[in-house]
Amino acid sequence: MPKKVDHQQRRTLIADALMRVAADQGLEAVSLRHVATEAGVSAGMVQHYFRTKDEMMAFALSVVRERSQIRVTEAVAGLGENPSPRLLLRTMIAALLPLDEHTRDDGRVALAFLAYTAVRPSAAPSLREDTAQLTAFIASVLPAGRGDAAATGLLALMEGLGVHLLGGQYTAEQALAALDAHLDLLFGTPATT
Amino acid sequence: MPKKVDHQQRRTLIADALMRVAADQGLEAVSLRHVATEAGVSAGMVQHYFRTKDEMMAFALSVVRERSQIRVTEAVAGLGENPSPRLLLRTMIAALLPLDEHTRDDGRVALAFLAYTAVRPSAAPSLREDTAQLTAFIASVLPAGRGDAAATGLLALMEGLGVHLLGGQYTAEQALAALDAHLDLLFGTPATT
DNA sequence: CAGGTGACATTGCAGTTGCATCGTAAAGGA
DNA sequence: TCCTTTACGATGCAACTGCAATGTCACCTG
Repeated sequence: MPKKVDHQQRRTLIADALMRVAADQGLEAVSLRHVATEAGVSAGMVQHYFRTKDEMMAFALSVVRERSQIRVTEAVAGLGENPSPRLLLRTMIAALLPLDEHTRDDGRVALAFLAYTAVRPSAAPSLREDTAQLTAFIASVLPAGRGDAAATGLLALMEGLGVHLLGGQYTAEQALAALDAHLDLLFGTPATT
Repeated sequence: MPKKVDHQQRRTLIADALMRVAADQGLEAVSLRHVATEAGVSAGMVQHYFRTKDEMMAFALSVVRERSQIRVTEAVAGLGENPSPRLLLRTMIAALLPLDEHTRDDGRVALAFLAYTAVRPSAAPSLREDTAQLTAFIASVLPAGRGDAAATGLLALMEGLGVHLLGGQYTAEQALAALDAHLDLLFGTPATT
């Protein structure tokens, strides 16, 4: 076994560069050479770690999913012992929304991948799984009596808020206000944060 | 003035081809020659009607917006004289959701353009205007007392449902159920359709 | 019946794309 | 010490890209 290199690290290094490119030029600007330049490595190296472009894309997508997973976990972990369901949901959803300049980049990449998988459905199953998982969790936290439809709706609301935030249609405050208003409806409570 | 040709018609002919390509191969597959082939015309003709690719894209986007505008108008017109606010909203939103195989194509194109304008913000203002218009209308129809946040939320819910429908995460029935559940919350009524 | 103008079609060009190939250098086990 | 295996870098290639340039008709006006 010659030369030990951390493959995983190299791959995420490249994936990070890919995401930077995608964030401010779109997925269609993602090319082997472009990503290589952004990563500060040679194009040959990119090819070494990803035999094909699709493989690189798939890996980058998995990184995106993983990152948002982590973001949720951390945000929820910061809440301490058993918080109220409402606060839990709010925190979770807010963590997934592109509210500041930094998470906006991630959001743009996610949106690009969304459009990407809508056409190249090879990666769609994994996204479906994520959604199903989230839906199930939300449904379990929601007040009893609300059906799955409420969870579905809440998740859709989140997605839509995210999209509109990225489009610049809503400000962060508007999005959060809409989220809180929706939670008001779901919980009946007139908001005690 | 030689040869009179309906410019608008030719341009929409080309835009239709573009949308067909975008619907099943993504916007990144849209090229002059590809669109031309799909439209069954020469690449030169495409160039004749659109001096640049961006011009073509912009026009196609305007067509998409216009089409969905029309779809809403028609759906609402089919409701007869002053329908209940709730039914009005439901009809409007359902008309914008990619519920069947045909509207799914349009949805895919719209999603692609969404990601496109998130990066190339030249066309973003027009989308923003559409959203503002819709929000204002929804707010005016919603029961008094509900703030703008409710309208914002409803619109976001719609967008999110659309995205998830395209991703195959939700079925048409689930999406409509979520929509109805949300309307239940907004109107207080336990649904009398 | 000129001839100018608009409606195309063809061709060419420089740049970029994904990918295969080849070369090489270094590391570690034998 | 050799020598296989890994880790790259460089180069090449066919396909494609947007766009400019040029050509060729048909039409309408004078």
